[in-house]
Parts: sequence; C-alpha cells; structure tokens
Amino acid sequence: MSRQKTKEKLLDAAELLFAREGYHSTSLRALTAEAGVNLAAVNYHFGGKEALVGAVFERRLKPLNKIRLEQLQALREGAGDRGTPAAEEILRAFIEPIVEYRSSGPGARDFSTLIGRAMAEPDSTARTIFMEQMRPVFLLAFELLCRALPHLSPAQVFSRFQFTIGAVNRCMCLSESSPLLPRGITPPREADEILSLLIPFVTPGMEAT
Amino acid sequence: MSRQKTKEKLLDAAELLFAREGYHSTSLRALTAEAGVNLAAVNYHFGGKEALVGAVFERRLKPLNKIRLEQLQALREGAGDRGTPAAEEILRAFIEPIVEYRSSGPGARDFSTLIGRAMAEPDSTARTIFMEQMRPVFLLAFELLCRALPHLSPAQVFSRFQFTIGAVNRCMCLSESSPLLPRGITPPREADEILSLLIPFVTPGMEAT
DNA sequence: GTCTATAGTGGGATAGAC
DNA sequence: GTCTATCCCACTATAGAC
Repeated sequence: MSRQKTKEKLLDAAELLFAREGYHSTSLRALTAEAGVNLAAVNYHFGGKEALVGAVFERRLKPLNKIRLEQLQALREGAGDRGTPAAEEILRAFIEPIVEYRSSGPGARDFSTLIGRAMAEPDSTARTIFMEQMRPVFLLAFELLCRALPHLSPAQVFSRFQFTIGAVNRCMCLSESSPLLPRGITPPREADEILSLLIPFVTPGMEAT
Repeated sequence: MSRQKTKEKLLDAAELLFAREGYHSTSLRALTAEAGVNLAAVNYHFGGKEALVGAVFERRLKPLNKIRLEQLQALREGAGDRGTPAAEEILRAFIEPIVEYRSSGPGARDFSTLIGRAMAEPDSTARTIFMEQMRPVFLLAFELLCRALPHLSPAQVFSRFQFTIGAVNRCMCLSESSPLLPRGITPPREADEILSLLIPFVTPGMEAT
C-alpha cells in the first residue's frame, strides 16, 4: 500500500541530502532518518546506496529531457517552413526547461545542484546515468546547432556548446551565499530573470565568427 | 632531511587521487601507498586528511593567482594611458594563466580537475580555501569589468562573469573520454587552442548590450 | 622523521522476526 | 513491506618502538 510512498520519501530525502552534503558524506542512517523510514528500506527498495542515486537522477531527468527533446524536434520539423531555426531558438529549447524546472520547487532546486555536481565528478553511477539520459538531447541539439552555424566547424560548435553548458551549469550551482558575492549584489532567482541573462550571454558567443 | 620530499610526494599523490577518485573515495591507505610513504605520514605532516586537501589547493593556487593579480593590476595601471582596458583583455588576464597552467604537466592537469569540482561541491575545506584564494582576483577582475562595461549594471556584469567562469570551468573538466563526444570530434588539448576558442566565446557574451 | 600495530568509530549490508 | 539487531568491513587517527 505505502510502497510508492516509501520509495518517494526515500527519493526526496536522497535528493535533499546528496545535494546538501554530497553523496559520500550522506549515510544511509541519516538518509532514512530524514525520510522517516527504516534503515533497511533503501536496500529493500533499491538494492543499495548506489542504485538509489541512480533512481534519483532518473526520476527527474526523464520528464525533463522529454520536454527538451520535444521542443528540439518541433524546431527541426518547423524548420522546413522557413529554413533553419536560429541558434538562439535551439539554445532556448535546451536551456529553458531546466531553468524553469529549477524554480518549480525546493526539491527541483536541490536536484539542479546535483546535476551541477554530477558533471564535475569522476565516473560514478550518478555520472553514468546522467550522461545516458542527456545523450539524445545533447546530440540533437548539437546537430541542429551545426546546421544553424554553417560557418563553424563541428569541432568549434562542440566546444562552444560545451562552454554554454558550463555557463548554464554555473547558474545551477550559484547560491545566494556565494563567498564571492560583492557587496550589494544579489544573484537572480526567478526563472525569467535567469533566462533573460543567460540567453543573451550564450547566443552571441555561439554565433561569433 | 627528506621532510620536503615526503610532503611533496603526499601533495602529488593527493592531487592525483582526489582528482581521479574524489576526496571521500580516496583513503589515506591508498594515498600513502601511491606516494610511497608511510600511512602515518599524513597525520604527522599535515595533521589529518582535511588539512591535506587544503594544502593541495594552496600550493598550486597561490602562485597561479599571483600571476593573475599582477596581470590585472598591470591592466589597471596601464589603463591611465589609453582609457579603460577592454573586457577582452581583462578576461584574458583571468583565463589565460589557468589554461596555460593546465597544459604545463600532468599534475597541473589533475589540479585543474580538482578546481572544477571544488566549485560544485558543498561547503568543505577545499571549497573554503579555494574561495579565499580566489576572492581578491575575482573582485579586482569584477571591478575592472564594471568599468569596461558601463552600459551594464553591476548585477549584470556579475552574472555574466559567473557564466564566464562556468564556461572556463567546463573546459577544465572536459576529458577526451566524455560520453557525449559525437563521432569524429576531438576536444582541443593545447593551451593556445583552448584559449582561441574560449576568449572569442566569452567576450561577445560579456559585451552584449 | 619514520615505522608498526592497533584503538576506536561509523559505515553498508543482511538475517530473521513480525 | 517493515522492523530490529547485528555482522563485517574500511577508515581515520594515534601510541609507542626505532
């Protein structure tokens, strides 16, 4: 009866604690306590700690990348009408869903922090699952970008797209309490605001000759 | 007599293993074995594992940021002659040293991977030491950028500078074996090449109206 | 300054009752 | 499906001989 409940509670707690403390620093004891379930539940439902982090990524990333893929595919279809979609539209389809998602709740916010970390971490379950889920989205966006920017070599497009991902990623990790914040500056919080800073930054960089 | 030797060996091994396996996944046993020294040496020379990671960052970051600060200060002094230094020059002074440093050897390469991770990780000794060392460099670059881009608000300059850092950071983490690499693409390896991709990407983004 | 041996802790996983 | 109790292991840190 409460099978779904317990699994969900574990996923929520894992998301929160992995984001806040890191994977290795979070013990199953702390995790199950936070979730309000028994210590053995992780092993029963997921088979172990590693599999749990995989499930955390999969739960959020699947619907998110579905949206991104749909938007990118719509761009590709629609392109027949009026040539190639502009780089800005492609970048928006890639960036907007994650930025909006981040603002959709505290759980989503923790999750986006996790993503930021997964990209920097050495090979791990989290990284592998993350990359598997990202691959089709990344490759489609890359293909469209190459078409939109024929004056650049694929290698150039690839590098610039990586820089773009880095910029987006930095956003995901940026907290209000960054020790680098100069006096009087507050980083943007709303999705719209973040997008209206990010898109005008990455688009000219992508398009530059 | 071999005090310096042992300390250096430990720092080298820590750099390598922390970069490859992560901080928490690296045991003192593995670390001292890699360094070819005794298990107790870490505690004797550094006082513990945490202090060791601090020393790893300090050893590399101090000379690196000295170069960056000098270049930025030279830009500020020289600005009197012909107005304000261009955003591109400021960004180059910030980015060039780390990119060149990365190519200067395998140890430096591991270290730059560590930096990439330190920025995404939750609060830890590594992150604190890193931020302390970066602060003066970051603030001076920020101040110069604000002057070079008077059409932008300081908050805008801050966000865009953060995006820039994200793009640079992404470079530091990018390995040849990225699971996202499309067929036939090889990421750049030489410092010059990386710089000539990075600078033309971030400069137009910073300067955009 | 370096080593061995070990104390002391906390972790992931599991057996078996309910 | 949930719980308690426990096993077993790996780790950091330290004491004390050399």
